[in-house]
Amino acid sequence: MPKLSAAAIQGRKDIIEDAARELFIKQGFHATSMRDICKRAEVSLGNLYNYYETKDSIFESIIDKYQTVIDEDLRSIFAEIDEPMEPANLRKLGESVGRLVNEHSDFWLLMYIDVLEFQNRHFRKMFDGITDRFRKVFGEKFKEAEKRGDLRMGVDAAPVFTAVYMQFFNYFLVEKLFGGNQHLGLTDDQALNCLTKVFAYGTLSEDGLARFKKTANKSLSG
Amino acid sequence: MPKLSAAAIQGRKDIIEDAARELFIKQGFHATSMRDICKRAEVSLGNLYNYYETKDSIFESIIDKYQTVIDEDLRSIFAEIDEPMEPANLRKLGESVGRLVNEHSDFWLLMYIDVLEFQNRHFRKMFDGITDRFRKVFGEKFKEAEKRGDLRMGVDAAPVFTAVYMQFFNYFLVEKLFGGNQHLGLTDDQALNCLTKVFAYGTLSEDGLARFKKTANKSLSG
DNA sequence: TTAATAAAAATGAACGTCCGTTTTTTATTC
DNA sequence: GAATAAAAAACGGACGTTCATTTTTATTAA
Repeated sequence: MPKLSAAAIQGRKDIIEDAARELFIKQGFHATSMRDICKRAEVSLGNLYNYYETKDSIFESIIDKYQTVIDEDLRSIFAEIDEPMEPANLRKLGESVGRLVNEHSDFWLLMYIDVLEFQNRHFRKMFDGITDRFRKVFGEKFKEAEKRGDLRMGVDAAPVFTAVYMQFFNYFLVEKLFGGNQHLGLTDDQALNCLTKVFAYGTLSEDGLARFKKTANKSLSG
Repeated sequence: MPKLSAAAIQGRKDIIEDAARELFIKQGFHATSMRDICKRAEVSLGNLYNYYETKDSIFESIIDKYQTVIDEDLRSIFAEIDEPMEPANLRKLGESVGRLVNEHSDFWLLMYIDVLEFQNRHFRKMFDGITDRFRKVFGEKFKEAEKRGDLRMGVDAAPVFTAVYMQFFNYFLVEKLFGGNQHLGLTDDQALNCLTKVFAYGTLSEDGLARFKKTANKSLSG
């Protein structure tokens, strides 16, 4: 048998990792055996070790691959936000986060696995210095908004924006993974409106609210 | 040997559950063996089965016991809040939640174990209908605040209060378990101030802000 | 007060199964 | 037949649980 092409090898790994991911998510890392994985991937047990040194390394490979997908998603979410403190954009952020959580809930379960079974070794960087990162992306916009007087006195936009982002994330994670069915007593749409409104009124000055009035009227009704 | 007193039996179970809890939290449920537990509890392997039918039931017993502790803590946290929408009280809520998370971070790890390894079977009720529960506790106060005109027009206090509560929780959980060291770029104190301020300004009307001004000045500075 | 008793508690070896991994064997392609 | 992939078999060890046995001790009888 000649050596498989790199693409072919990656294809085999994809199949294995898809199977493993589904199992890890359904029943956890330690509750999933190599035999479970090989059965679902329709590969022999021994053959798994032609592609991975250990069971741990399958896990690591999965989250490495997933991380790049999530990073790219987040990048494009932030890329389409031109004015970060505008209520309409905050709401759009919320919608995007909701989509991200729902489409990739697997990923966040893997994060919990990592917290529990690997002392959060692989996800450490997820939240560390997140506000600084937002400051890097939107710092100029934050400064402009402050200079224009859009922000209430004493408000630093960066931590507030981070808080909004975290709140959206937490909202959808609780909905998706923790069994809180409409835990705010609202539909997702209404919850997004409610949260956006609170953060907008909590952050923006009279001037800021007026400036964004047109879009605000659209996005904050309800 | 005549039957041990109920207290004596509970004492033995406490020892076993303490050992099991520490291990579950450190390495997860499936990664912890009955032998690990019996060793740490200094009890023989077989004897575990005089107190628990299965390994699963040890887990269940632990979270049942813990749940009552947490419930009591939460009850007393809410009991000392007389005016839920007052900024000073929101901040106090935040401090209390911070204490709860830090003192009982074990409990929240058990929740993640439950999400991963038991499909959240035991913690389902944690967030389900939480807003309604707050409405039961503070409903009268919410109505009064609305009647007084303390709330911005169209603001329903219950979901906002829930959102504040969730945000505080999430903030401290990220800090404690997910390696976000000062992820808002602020100290805990500053973060509490920032979040409280945003939610206060985001929710209260001019009248409401004025009414709470005295306390607000104290709690919202910084 | 003490010794005998009986029931409960504690023990640890053993069971069958499954674990992650390694080694060996077989199949496939050039 | 050399090289590579895939499959199968085998390995030692650990798993949750069971169970025959031993140890413990509150009660009872002396």
